[in-house]
Amino acid sequence: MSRSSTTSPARMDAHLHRRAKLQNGLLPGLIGSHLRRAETAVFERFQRIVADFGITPSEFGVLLLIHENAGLNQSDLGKAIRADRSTVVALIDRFEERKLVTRDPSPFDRRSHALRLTPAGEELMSDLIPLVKEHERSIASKLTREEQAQLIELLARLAN
Amino acid sequence: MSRSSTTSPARMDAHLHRRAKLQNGLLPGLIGSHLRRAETAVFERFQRIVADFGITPSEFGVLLLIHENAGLNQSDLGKAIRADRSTVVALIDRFEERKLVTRDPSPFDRRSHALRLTPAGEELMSDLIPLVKEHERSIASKLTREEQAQLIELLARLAN
DNA sequence: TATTGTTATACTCTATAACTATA
DNA sequence: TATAGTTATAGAGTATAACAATA
Repeated sequence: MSRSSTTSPARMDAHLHRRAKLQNGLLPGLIGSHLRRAETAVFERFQRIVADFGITPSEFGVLLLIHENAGLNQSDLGKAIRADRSTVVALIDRFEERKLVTRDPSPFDRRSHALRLTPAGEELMSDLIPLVKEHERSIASKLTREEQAQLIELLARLAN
Repeated sequence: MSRSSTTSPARMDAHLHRRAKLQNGLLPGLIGSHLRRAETAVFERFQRIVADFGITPSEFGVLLLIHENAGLNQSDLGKAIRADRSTVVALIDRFEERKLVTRDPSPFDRRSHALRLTPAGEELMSDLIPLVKEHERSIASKLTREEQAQLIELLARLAN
């Protein structure tokens, strides 16, 4: 069992007595780690915006999907967000309680529900969408046009 | 209530009968969305690697933290991963059951437990760390040296 | 007084399996 | 037979509040 040279063979325990900054090991050197930090920073700002309206970022995503695809059914919504049908039931139950979404009978398939935003749901989205766009402008303003294009190209390459 | 031009005032319902691709609205245009896709792709590969060893990416992160900071206590671990003390109790309980981590008495504070990897835990990490490094090399190989530096610089700027 | 770890409890998110009503 | 939605149930993962031991 040969020891890797990065782990300092016989170093003393951390926290000998008081508050030493923790070592993070190999993580900070990884590209994935920089990706994660940037994504977290952007995500947290996004989160703060939607939290003011009482919803989470993933709830925003679902509402946007319903807003853009009025009448879709629960199964297709589940596929879009990669969630099980039973998960969607609970999710829509909560939105229904909050009067943001309705389940209408589908005109095409009597097994299905056509999902739609209520007027309150649409109003929520018409408040949120401009804020999200403003948020994006503020993110993008940290980079020149050229840098934005460069970043997106590099990210696309990582995503394959 | 003026309508934005992107939402097509009186469009027919989606899914009139069969399977239309869903509209994703404004999300695909956002920088955050490109960030997310790249991060997801990198994360999913990482996840597949550690899943072969029966752990999740966040569990890997915790084990790495203990590996790098042998003897740290539960509260400091909690601060590092931004989790409540009671959450750490449950987390370490699970690691203890799996014989990956031990709670030793702290030599400095009789309220505290000094966390350490067991030999099995260390062995797990010495299998995983080279795989993670190899994973990083394979990610990085999609970009030239110059592009890697550029990407990291831009990501750092987004993270502030 | 404040902090460390623990317990009891609860809420969210997620999934599986079995069911019904349709297709 | 297969699919859409539901229910019952269960397992992570998370948090809050109250507590004992210790600082």
